[in-house]
Amino acid sequence: MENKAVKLPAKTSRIRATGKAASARTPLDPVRWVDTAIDVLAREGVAGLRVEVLAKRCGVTKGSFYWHFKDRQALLDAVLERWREGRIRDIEKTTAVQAGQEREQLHYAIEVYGASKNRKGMSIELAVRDWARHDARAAAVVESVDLYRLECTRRLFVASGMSDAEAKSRSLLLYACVFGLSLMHYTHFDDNPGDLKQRIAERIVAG
Amino acid sequence: MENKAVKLPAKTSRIRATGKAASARTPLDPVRWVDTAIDVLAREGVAGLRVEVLAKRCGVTKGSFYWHFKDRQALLDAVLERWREGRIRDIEKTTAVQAGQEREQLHYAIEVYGASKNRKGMSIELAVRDWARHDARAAAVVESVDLYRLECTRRLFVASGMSDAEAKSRSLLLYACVFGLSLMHYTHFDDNPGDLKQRIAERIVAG
DNA sequence: TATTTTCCATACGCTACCGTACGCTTTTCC
DNA sequence: GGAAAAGCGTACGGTAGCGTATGGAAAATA
Repeated sequence: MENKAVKLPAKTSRIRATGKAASARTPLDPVRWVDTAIDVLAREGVAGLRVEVLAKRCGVTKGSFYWHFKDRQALLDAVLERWREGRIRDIEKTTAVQAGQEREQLHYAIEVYGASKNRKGMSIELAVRDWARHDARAAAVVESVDLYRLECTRRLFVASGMSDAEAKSRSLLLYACVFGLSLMHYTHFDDNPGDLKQRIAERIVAG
Repeated sequence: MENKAVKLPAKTSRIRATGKAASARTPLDPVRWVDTAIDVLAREGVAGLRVEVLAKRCGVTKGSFYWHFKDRQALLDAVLERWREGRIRDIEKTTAVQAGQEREQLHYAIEVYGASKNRKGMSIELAVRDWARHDARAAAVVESVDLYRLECTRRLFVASGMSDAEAKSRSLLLYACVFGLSLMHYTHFDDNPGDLKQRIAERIVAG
């Protein structure tokens, strides 16, 4: 009872990053750390990815972090790798289509990104891309993802009847526009942004 | 009496020494600090805008900085304001055109941003936009610049014969694409990026 | 049960920043 | 020429963050 700083023993139950109350003894694994890291990345960018901050967010201290990871860079690498895998899986799912539905699928791909439901995904996207401007590893990952995406949509444009050169151009236009739109602040430019987006999508996809 | 917010030089003697290192006794003014800051901003983003770093880059210590600026935020505000003014002037110059040359001017506007000669300008642009994702002041500046730009190119599209709704859509498409392209890494997607860009510009501008 | 391994807390040293206090040297102005 | 102001250097206290060292409890294993 000689507590001058009132340090409770760390036996109290911990709340894990998943939001669910874990049992009193659920060890953390690297997967959870990366989950939390990506969450922080979406809101604050790479600059917010501090190990002590993440530790607090996981309900532990950095002693735990350095048990699972060699250093901060190891976490960053894991975040990048996880992002890459997720994007590849996502684009494969988004561009899988049976013959004759290519244009509809392209419209869907555009909508998916622009949708406000996918705000977090776009936040991560932009955070990673800004990261890539100052970090070679991130840049390499972004490039590989971009190439894969561009190739997938290129196939859709070709399948919808365009020349290869035109398909490549449209593919690049599509992604440039999707990311560019999320970079801009045009809320007060028009009172019907839905119509604008519709026209833009049409311009990108239409033959 | 301690108004250090912005001190205009009482006398304009030898202020054109921006490129060269200062001679024996050339006092620094806020303008040169902002110059240096924007330079660093282009290469490292807002995160690199540290007062001690800037001081070293100016060849002085931070004692000098805190003479010219109240704090770091004051410098950031000055950087934002300078950027806004520059962009407004720039877009006014870029979209000034005599009747009949609107489409050519739009093509020119697209080229100007995409050109590799303007790498620094685009670096600043992206840095400010990423800054705006986490800072309300930067976001407000970006929004005002965006609205101004969108309005200027909208007029060009209207003057070239489009409906108002279509002009707005094209205007948004133009800038989204310009910024989006600079976010992407497509060097290995095609061996003739010039052709791709040409097709994209045509798609944006053509009737 | 005894021992090892897993997982985490705590404490420490170090660096990079921010902002302030204060003093020194030029310049400016009377 | 002397006083005041401008312009800058130096030193200091404070915070945040990285990585290390070490100990200790719980779980796994023998």
